[in-house]
This record gives sequence, C-alpha cells and structure tokens, in this order.
Amino acid sequence: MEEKRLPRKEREFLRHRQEILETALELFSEKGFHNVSMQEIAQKAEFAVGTMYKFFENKEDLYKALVMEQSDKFHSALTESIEASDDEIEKLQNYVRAKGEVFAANVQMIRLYFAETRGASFNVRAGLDPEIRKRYGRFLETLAAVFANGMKKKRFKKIADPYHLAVALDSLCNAFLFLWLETPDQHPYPEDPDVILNILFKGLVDP
Amino acid sequence: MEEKRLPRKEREFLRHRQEILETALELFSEKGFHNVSMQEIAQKAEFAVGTMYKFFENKEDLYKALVMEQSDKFHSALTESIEASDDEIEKLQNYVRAKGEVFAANVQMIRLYFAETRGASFNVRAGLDPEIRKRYGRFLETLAAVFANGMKKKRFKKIADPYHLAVALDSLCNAFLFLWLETPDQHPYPEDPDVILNILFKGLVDP
DNA sequence: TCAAAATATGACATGTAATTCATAAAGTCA
DNA sequence: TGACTTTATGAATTACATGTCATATTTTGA
Repeated sequence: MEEKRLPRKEREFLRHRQEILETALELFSEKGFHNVSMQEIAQKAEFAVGTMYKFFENKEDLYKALVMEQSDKFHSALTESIEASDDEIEKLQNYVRAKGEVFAANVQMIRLYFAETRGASFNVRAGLDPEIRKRYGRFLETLAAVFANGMKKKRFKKIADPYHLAVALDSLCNAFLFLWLETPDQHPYPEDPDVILNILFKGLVDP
Repeated sequence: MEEKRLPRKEREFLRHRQEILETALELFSEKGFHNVSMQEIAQKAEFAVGTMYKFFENKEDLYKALVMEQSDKFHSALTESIEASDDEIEKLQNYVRAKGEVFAANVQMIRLYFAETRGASFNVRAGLDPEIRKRYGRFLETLAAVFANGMKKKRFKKIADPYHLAVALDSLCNAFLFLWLETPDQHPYPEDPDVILNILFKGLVDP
C-alpha cells in the first residue's frame, strides 16, 4: 500500500532486498547457516557478492533479518487466528488450523522455525535468540490467556496451569507438524483441529 | 565388566577415546558443531590434533559417534523405565519421571538432543539423521504400545490414536524440559509426573 | 549527448579450520 | 642397554568463506 508512495529507487532497493531474502530462505532452510556461503546466495539470487553487502552488513545480519521477517509473519498470523473469535474453543480451533495453514503455505519456514526455536540457534553466535524468545514468550502468554479465560468462564476445567496448557498445545501442534514434515502421506497434519484438541479436551482416564 | 578382559592397550585406547568424546560433548553442546574446531577439542582433551585422527576418521565421524552414544544411553534409559512396571499408568509415570532424571543428570545432552531431533541436524551433512530417526521411531512405537494396551484393557479411553498419544506425551515432556532449560527456577521440570500426565488424563472440557 | 553521481561487480586480501605426514617420543623386548 | 616397533605430535598443506574495494557499469539530469 504505502510502498507505492516510496520513490522508485527505494521500491527497487526493497524488492532486491526481498529477492535476496527469499533466496536465502531456500538455501538456509535446506542446508543450515554454516553450509551456505554468501557466494552461493549471491549466485542464486543473481547478484554479485559485493552487492549483498549493500543490503546487509554481513552474513549474520542477513540471517537475522530473514528469521525476524519469518517469525513476524508467523506470530502475527497465529495471534490473529486467536483473536478471530470470542469463543474460547473456537479460538483454539482457529489456532490449530492456522498453524497448519501457515506452515503448509511455507514449508521452508518450518525447518528454519524449528532450527531457531529448538536448540540449533547456537549456530549463530550473536544475540538472535533473545529477540525470538521474547516474541515466542509473548505469544504463549496470549495463548495462556485463552485457557485462563475459559477457566474463569467455567468452560474449561482447571486441569493444569494455563501457561502449561499453552505450552502443551503449542508443543502438540509442533509435534504433529513434525510428523507431517517427515512422512507427509502417513501423517498429514489433521484437517480437523479436534484431532489434536481432543487430546487436551477429552480425558484419557477420567470418566 | 568385559572391559577388564581386554588387553591394557585396548583399554587405554578406549579410555582415551572416551575422554575425547566427553570433551567434545561439552564443547559441541555449548557452541554447536561448526563453532568448535578440532584444535579446540584436542587442546581441551590434552591431545595433539593429529592424535584425534587416530580415534576418529574426521570431525563428522567424531560428532556422529558422540550423538550415537548419547542417544543410546538416552533411549535405553527411557525404554527401561517403561518396562519397569506392568501397570500402564505406572509405565507412563515412570517414563515422565525418567525423562526428567536422565536429562537432569546430563544437561549437556539436552542441547545436543534437541539440536539433533529438531531440525538442526542439517548442520552435519552426512546421514546421521536416519539412524537417530530410526531409534526415535522405535521408541515411539514402544510408547504407543502402552497406550494401545491400556485401551485394550479399558484402562484408557480411546480419545485418540495411540501413536498420536505417544507423540503427544513425548512432545509434552520435551516442552517441559525446554521450559526448565530456559528458566530453571521459574519452570522446574515437575517433581510429580502427574502434573504432565494430567494434561492427557483429565479432560479439559469433558464432564 | 555526455560527464558527473550512484550503483554493481568480482578478483583479491585475509583469516580460519580440517586434515596430513615427516619427525619425535615412547614403548617393547632380547 | 640398545635396536626396533608403535604411537603421538604439531607444523605445514589445502581448501574454502567472509568481507573489501578499485574498477566497470548504469543512471541521472543539464
């Protein structure tokens, strides 16, 4: 929208920057930070090596920008999905569905996402982690609030700490995404969010 | 036990190998594969660089040996915990408890474990993944069997596919371990396994 | 059209890390 | 002890990646 307002030069600059980021996403998600060289990104994006440094200070800066961009897209989609309804159960259903959709639409992101949220982030020395963690933490709070509200309204039983439930649901979705990533035909991400949610909703041993 | 039977030379060789592996674990778990040099490992383990290559073909081989050793220790401990009882609920409780204990006893392992099971394994080019995946897959089957048996005996309700439940419980434990790793005081791994298990056992919305 | 300004290029300087191997050191045993 | 075998060493080799910068190319606007 406002991109149109920017002078042509700037728009072009941003488009080029974006092209580099897209190329970098492909490569990093496939091979990991250390197994991709600036050469390689430059070549694939059809720029010269030196040109890359007009857009990003260095390799790490490029990587950081990429992860930030993706994590933004990701978290805002999920947050919206939760806010799209007033009903707690619907919120959770929307969330589970959205998580599947966002990932399905951008499979490359998954690898990067798992690499960043799970341990691998020590590939990059600099302080990328803290920023990602903060966003993730904020998001979990939002999700926890849904459980807390549901309990207040007596829609949910107090079977566990709301924050723990948020962590649980999130990790549950991740686990299903992971299965799907490994064996897409055998273990597709469930169409029906209740396949996942029932694990929380229904008691395994309770009457 | 049988180590005593081996000639002194061989025992010494194995001990040295072990020392290198221990040093490598410390370094890799802290900094990741690419940010640790053979120099560094050699120095810390008090060997010469060249000596490392008497024990391992190359850096990747060393890493692979390390991950395999750890993953063995890990999976056998968990499998035993499940087999230590005949009661399905106790099996699950033992498992949740064991997972916490194994990790607590060897925090360094966690990082390596998460790095390997979640996405980061593209740090290493070679086919490490498949082997790890196979073990992990076998373990999940064992866990799934517990749920399946519980259902057969009517101890568990059929709220979801047993394999899905296995994945769910495992990911749930991982999530708690992760919380603990980040903020040990705020989110300790629960002493009582039911804190985790109740999320499965008790229904959130069911009567 | 053309020269000045802006931008892009990629060969190169620099650094670092994996792996090798000629040599030194340690161990063996008659 | 001393000749011979085995093992350990670390300097040197090789390879490759980051980031720079003098130069070439493109754009601008008079």
